[in-house]
Amino acid sequence: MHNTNEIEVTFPDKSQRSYPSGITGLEIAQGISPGLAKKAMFVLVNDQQWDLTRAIEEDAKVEIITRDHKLALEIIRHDTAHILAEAVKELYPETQVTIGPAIENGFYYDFYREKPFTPEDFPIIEKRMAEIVDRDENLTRHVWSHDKAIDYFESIGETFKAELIRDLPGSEEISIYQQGDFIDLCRGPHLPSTKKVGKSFKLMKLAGAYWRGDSTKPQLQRIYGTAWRDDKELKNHLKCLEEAEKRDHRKLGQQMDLFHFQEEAPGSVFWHPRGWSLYLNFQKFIREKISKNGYSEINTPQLLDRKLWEKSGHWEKYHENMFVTQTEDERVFALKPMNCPCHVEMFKKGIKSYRDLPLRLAEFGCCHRYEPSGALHGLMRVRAMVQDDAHIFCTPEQIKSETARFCTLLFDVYKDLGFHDVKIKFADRPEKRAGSDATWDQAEQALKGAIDSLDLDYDLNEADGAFYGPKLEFYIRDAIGRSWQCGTLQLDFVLPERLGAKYIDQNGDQKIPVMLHRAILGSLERFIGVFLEHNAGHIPLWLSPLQVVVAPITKNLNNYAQIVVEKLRKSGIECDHDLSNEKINYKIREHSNKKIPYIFVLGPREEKNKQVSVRKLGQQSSETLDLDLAIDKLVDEIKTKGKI
RNA sequence: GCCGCCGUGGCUCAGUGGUAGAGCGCACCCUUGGUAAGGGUGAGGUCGAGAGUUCAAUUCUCUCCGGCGGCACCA
Repeated sequence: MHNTNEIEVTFPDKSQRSYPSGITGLEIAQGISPGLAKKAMFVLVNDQQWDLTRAIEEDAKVEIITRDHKLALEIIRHDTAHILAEAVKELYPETQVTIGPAIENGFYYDFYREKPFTPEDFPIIEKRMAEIVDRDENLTRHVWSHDKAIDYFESIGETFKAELIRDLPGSEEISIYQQGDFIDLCRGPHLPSTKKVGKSFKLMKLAGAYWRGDSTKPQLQRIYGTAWRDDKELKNHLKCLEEAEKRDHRKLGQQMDLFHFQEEAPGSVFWHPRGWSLYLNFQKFIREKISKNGYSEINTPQLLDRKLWEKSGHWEKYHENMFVTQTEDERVFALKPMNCPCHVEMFKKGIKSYRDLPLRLAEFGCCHRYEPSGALHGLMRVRAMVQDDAHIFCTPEQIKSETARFCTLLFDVYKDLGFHDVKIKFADRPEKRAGSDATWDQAEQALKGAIDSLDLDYDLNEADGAFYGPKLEFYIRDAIGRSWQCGTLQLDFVLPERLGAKYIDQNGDQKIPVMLHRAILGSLERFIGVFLEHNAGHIPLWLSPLQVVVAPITKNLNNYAQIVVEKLRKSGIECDHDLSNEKINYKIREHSNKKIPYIFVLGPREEKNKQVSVRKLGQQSSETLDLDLAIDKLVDEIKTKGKI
């Protein structure tokens, strides 16, 4: 065994070595190899992140983390945030620092300063940051008492930092990092010196942010940056951003001539012919799915008397988000923000028996919500939208089977649409809620039981349910890794009661039905936005508003083009011809930019042999096929939704 | 809603304290051309709205509207 001045270190490969107590991670690395010491960034000591220079005094599991490790990026970003703060303090000493964490792809730092930063400040700040890196300042860790830390930050006028420390448990020791003259509260760890951080960073954008994310608290200025191991990674990331920008559905919407917005209708879409056709294709697709699944489609009014909204609780809970109108007779109406009250009214029409349940009412109802102006964002967040909405009225016993049924439908729909990565979150009872604990127990169990019986994984989204019931949230992952909540299933015990919905059970007693609010796509507007970005505008043939453009090479082929178009249309294919006075190169470019799935090029050879030259979007080469065969292939692709 | 930035022909953008320019698109003409921009000519803008400063405002200031990036919000 070893004496008290020695400690036993266990490495990831399970090998063990003795070291004098108080040895640092850096020294251990040096002992292994100088190369390792050079690449080392920090150490994991018993799975905790430690500075390389921190003394290890007891037996421990030790792993040296090098620049290649995925955890290293986080440290680089965190350190870069500190370097940003140091640079800002040097350049603008009146600024107060607050917090600056590493985030996905980079970091940010929130500052408090009267004068706003502008993007013109970026080069100046970046230059100073580079200087700080060159200075090779050591980052040293100090441990201060709670009071000392508060006194220090108060004394230098850093009131936000002082407030942070004040909120930390008083018994806890406060770790402080110093680099040059800059001293900051930080949990760490950090790299040993600023030089090790490197200069593969870039300040990206400026934004407002509230102190502690609270809109009643002071507004801070947030500087976002990105930071990487080396310039190659940085460049790569900037390129990815460009790619994502190209996918922006607002840009695609314009390029593809799908929709536009204008000042007079903020947050409401003007759908162009092709965009609307796409929209209707989605609607048709969902309509077919739900009609096969036992839903009845209905339609209910847009504008309803204030009294209904008072009864439903929306007037109280949702008033700020509602568009309200008044007619000359002074009656107050509101545009519906949701369909549910109307669906309950529909349910109430006539006496319902338990035999009528479950009753599934679906509606593509246009809902208006007065969303905060700052929240509007293309199709993703609008003020007028249509959901693939439905409400299922059922008995408590039917919750489980209805949930299972819905999940099956939802996965089926997502699969058809090319979303294969779906995550589920289960949001349980929130603090503020209606209904008894017994009811909640029942509801949560029913939902949980249903997911479990379907053998689905889900995460808990604690206390995030609706006030009337627990909900399932369905997140789809898109082609560039982003996650979107689209589908939802919510249990509601409140609204049917408030609006007086009843059914007669087996014993002839009046009962209040349970209501399931559910949507798969969520809002069609938003889903189309997500879908466009997911596919980078390459809409699958079966959903594409315009499926084929027939492009003859010369005027002499116009007649044949006409024949081809007619044949395509007879087979149910959406197509158009391009008889414009342009060369074929131009036509190809034009329709490729518009993301038309197929271009049929016609020349004298094709005409002679009753063929077409098929060019598929995204492919450089083309294939000459007999016209009938080409049509069969497309029809087949449409029928199978592109899945052979 | 909050912070910062932006708002010029259909689109992308340049520009100026003395009422504007390019490319693409559009119209017409020439060209009839095999897989991502052939050539020429022409039309088209009260420079987001209102107020102020000024002899003079698209340009400077303010207010409003809209957009962008975040924050907050997302029942």
